[in-house]
Amino acid sequence: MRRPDDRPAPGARLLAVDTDGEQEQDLGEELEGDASTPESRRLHELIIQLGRYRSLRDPLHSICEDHQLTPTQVHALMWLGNDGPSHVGALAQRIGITKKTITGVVDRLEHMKLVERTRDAEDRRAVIARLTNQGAALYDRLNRSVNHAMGQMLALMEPEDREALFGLMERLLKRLASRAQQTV
Amino acid sequence: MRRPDDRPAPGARLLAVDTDGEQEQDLGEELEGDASTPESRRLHELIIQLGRYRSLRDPLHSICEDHQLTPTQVHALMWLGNDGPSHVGALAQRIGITKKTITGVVDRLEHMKLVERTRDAEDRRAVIARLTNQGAALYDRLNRSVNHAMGQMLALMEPEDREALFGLMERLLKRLASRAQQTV
DNA sequence: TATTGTTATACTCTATAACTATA
DNA sequence: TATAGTTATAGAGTATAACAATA
Repeated sequence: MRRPDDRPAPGARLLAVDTDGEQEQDLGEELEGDASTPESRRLHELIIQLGRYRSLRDPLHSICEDHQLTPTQVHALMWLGNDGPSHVGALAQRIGITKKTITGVVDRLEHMKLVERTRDAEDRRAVIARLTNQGAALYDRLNRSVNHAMGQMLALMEPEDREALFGLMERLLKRLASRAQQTV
Repeated sequence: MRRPDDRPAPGARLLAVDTDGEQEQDLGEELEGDASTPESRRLHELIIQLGRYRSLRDPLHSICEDHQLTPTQVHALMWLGNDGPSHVGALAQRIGITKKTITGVVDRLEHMKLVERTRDAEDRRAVIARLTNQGAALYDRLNRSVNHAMGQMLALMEPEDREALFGLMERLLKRLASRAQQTV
């Protein structure tokens, strides 16, 4: 069953991966475990409890307010800063919206002089979005705000727990990367 | 400086807490650490890398699609299911939106027959939102979907890492709870 | 024929300001 | 006077469908 247009596949794409290009693969099949286990319910419960603290639920919220930007705009600027100039379609995938939606988002960022569009010389259909100087300066400020927020979260943990968290995330990343490669 | 209406305080409220009532406190002051440290940058970088995997960035996305709901609607239903009948203002705080916004959200959920409004007999100004039978049934299905998503994430970790994650989150919760009490 | 992006349309989310009803 | 919620308005995000240009 072909999925229409660029609509993301529903349901089983929980483990989909955004590769560096525009492709994505569904990796979920071989990993489908039990629907609900004591551990999954425990994690769910912990997330609910932590979600009662606003800052942990949405650390981006105050950053958006401080800089007078929407969450989507911050996402777009952060990914453009991280990845460098990108096809707008790739950018849409990064931030998890459709190609129809990214057009308006980039329109507004362009209007704010934070982003500019150019045609891709190698594929004349494609449009490349890049940060302007002003956009890059804002990206630096956003980055500092995010680092500050990260520091505040880490300040709530014991040093050993911080190390444990880093190790855990790194092993998770390694696992994800190797699984992605297996199927590519 | 009094802040106008119910607008959340900007900036320093990163560590604000939603207590069980409607109050919130700013706990940030005494915790303000260095703006950017090697550890905060490391955490930021890890989050960026993990964010390249769509499922980890937004595990709610496919659940919203499957059930034909918006993220805000799912949040509202989940908190109503978790907390039970709530003042709509309290619900707004839970999901991090203003009182003006919650009205429209509850309007639409009410129109879908998932939520119903009643007046609070003890405070005739207040409006209580509660799940209908249909809403409660949907809440159960959403809960199962979330548990399933949690299980898929946990399946990517070693059993020891899962335990480490639980312990880490529990200590973080305890830390947050005691800090909240200190200043209440 | 398939892909990249845009346009047009409609609905939802969101905040601000002004308002009503109750405390 | 303060608080809980609604209404009105406007801007942004989002998806769907139809379309244009390029491959």
